[in-house]
Amino acid sequence: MSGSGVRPGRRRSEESRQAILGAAFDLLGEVGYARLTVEGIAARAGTGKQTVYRWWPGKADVLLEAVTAYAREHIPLPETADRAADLRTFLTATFAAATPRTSDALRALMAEAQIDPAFGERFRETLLRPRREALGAVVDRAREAGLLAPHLTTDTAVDLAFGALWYRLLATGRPLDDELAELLTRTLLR
Amino acid sequence: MSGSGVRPGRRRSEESRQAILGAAFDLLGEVGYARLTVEGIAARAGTGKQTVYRWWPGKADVLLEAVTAYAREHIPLPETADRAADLRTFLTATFAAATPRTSDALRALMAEAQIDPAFGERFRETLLRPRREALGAVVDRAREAGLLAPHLTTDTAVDLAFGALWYRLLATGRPLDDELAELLTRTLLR
Amino acid sequence: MSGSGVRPGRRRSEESRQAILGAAFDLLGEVGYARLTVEGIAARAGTGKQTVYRWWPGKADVLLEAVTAYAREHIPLPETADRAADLRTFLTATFAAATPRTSDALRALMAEAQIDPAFGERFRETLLRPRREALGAVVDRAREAGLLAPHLTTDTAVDLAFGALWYRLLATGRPLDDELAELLTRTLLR
Amino acid sequence: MSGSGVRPGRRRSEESRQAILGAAFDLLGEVGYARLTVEGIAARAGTGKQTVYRWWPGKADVLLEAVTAYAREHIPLPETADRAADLRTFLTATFAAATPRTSDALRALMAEAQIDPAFGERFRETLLRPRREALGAVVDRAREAGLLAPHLTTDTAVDLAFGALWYRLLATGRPLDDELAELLTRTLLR
DNA sequence: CGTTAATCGAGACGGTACGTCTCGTCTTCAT
DNA sequence: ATGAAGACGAGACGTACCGTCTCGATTAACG
Repeated sequence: MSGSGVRPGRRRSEESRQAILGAAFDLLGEVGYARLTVEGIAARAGTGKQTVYRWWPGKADVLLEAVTAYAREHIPLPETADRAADLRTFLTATFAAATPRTSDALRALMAEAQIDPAFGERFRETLLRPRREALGAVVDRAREAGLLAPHLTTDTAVDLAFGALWYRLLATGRPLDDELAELLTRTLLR
Repeated sequence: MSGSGVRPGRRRSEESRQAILGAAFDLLGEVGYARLTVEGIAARAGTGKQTVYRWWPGKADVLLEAVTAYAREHIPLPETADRAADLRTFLTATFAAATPRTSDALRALMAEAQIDPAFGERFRETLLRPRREALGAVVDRAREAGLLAPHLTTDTAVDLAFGALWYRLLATGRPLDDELAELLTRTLLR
Repeated sequence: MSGSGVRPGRRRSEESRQAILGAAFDLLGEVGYARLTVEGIAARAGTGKQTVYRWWPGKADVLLEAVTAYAREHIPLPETADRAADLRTFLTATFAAATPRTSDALRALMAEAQIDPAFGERFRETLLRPRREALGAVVDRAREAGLLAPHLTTDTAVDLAFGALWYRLLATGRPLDDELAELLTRTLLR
Repeated sequence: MSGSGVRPGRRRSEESRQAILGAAFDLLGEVGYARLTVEGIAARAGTGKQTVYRWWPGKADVLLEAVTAYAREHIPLPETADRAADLRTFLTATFAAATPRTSDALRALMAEAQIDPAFGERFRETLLRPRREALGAVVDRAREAGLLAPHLTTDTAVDLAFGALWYRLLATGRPLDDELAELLTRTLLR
């Protein structure tokens, strides 16, 4: 009821929040994740370190927030009559979101997730799981139309698609292009 | 050519080398990669820090040496008449090598490769590329027998297989079991 | 002269003032001056930090106000016919005021006066000078009666008495007892 | 026996030690004790912070070492046939050691001793007690010659002398000159 | 009786220094 | 020359307080 969520005290500064997210993303591009520091982020953002630590556990979570916001905005969930095309469209949009800058961030986040298990949990819940569920929905609609390769479960199909995505991102540097999207579509649906 | 390669002074201690590789591997399991330090490794191995730095650039390279030795020993390259079975066998053996302990090491190495580009280069050359070539050889033999799915290149087939492997290792924790090996075999060959 | 000092708006809360003085004094005893913080005082007093900073420059001035009030109340200025006894009485009363708790506060204030010159000025004006003047008056009355040791000026006599007081307080911890009062009286008057 | 105290490893850098002592003393004069920081000392000395913390608990102990070395060198213990003159000489030399720069350090040390009880203990043992013992020896020799005022114990005489010294240093700023030395001599000996 | 102004508790803000940790290097004595 | 030991310069960590700045809520004098 009235005033239940109203707390006393100064409000969180949206300006600082944006400045920190932007500074983290910019610095990642400039110096790389290894030399990205909370001190550097705060200095670039023109805030105190405590303002970073008050709202995020560390530099990885700042990047995570920046990236998830980007993903939410730029990757639509297609839903047309052509369910095969939907899958191709989804993968193409996903790959297109992996610009050089966001790729750097994604690689850093996946790395940090391996190193800090607690962050790993947040990373999976905040970024990986929503993406899996989105692709899973597209795959399920394909299955309902009888288009999915018969020996594949939804989860395994998703593993194959995101596996290829992340493996190229992390290990080989081969491009995430329309050719890969087309190939995955054919492999999963056939 | 006098004394070709023979230098004066104390020889490198094989004992220390083994102690350092073992200490790194043990400590990784005990405290995790984030709290694994060169100082800790040296202390556990009963050596000085300098002895680690003299032979390896850092903690990641110590682990890399430990893991590559393991991989070389435990994953044979099958070559029988049944080329479909060869692929399944290779994948099964590869997955079997990912024990909990080696999985921890692999995840740490892939993480470090993202964070330190120079190490990333060594990691790809030392561990990833030989594995890709091994699998590529098996896939090529399958293609020669007309078994490979027609829209797949060798590289892409390898991407799909190792993509699924690494994605489960890094992101979902789903098992690297015979079911996955079977499923990949069917997906790639059909 | 319209309204001279009368202003609109909420009045200063006497309740908060007392709570802050009390909290500062209590916390000094509990955690010591080093870990006495304005935040802690405000929290203990149940006020906001700003309410402290609105009325005092810092934690030292809060303690100073608490101590000066105490000194004003508890150390009378004796004025009898026996001017030697007056000196002894003044010193005894002064020493008696140095309870363990007020001693802690006095030591902290003298320390802060060394570290923060601006506070030092306030400390000398507010607490030290009035005390010097009170003792100086007693000494002067003794001099008029021809009781003061001939080579002593009033200021120097005061230096000797308060010097002994503060030195024991700050440096040795030896007691401020009647024996010291008696001895100082004899030394100064002879 | 042999080599019992010989340890392996790099020796402590005497150069760094001197640089740190000097930097602390210089910075105290330049910015005052409140704005003297361990970080600043290390930066000025051209060392890492850890090199300060490895050998001293904090900035106060660095100053303490600088000051005690100074006192040991500059205040001789006079021992002539004229025991009254010896006392006057000792006090004069003591006062002369209180240059503006060392006075700043002494006031800071006495302040810190009030604020940090553990440092207070070290301060008393390292600086105050040796000084008390030195003056006590001079006073004792005067007493043996029947020169000491009869109602004074050695300890109390020392309290009076050092009390006047510290009180002027900390509270009034009145000079530590030959006049005070003469006056104290007369007061104590009579 | 509403307007205006000052204070209140609360708490976020930009800063700064803390004391710790680890890095990779350098120096020492012993092998 | 290499080994273990350990001090060194460097610099980021995450925390604690500083003193300032909003907030919405009270509380008084004034119009």
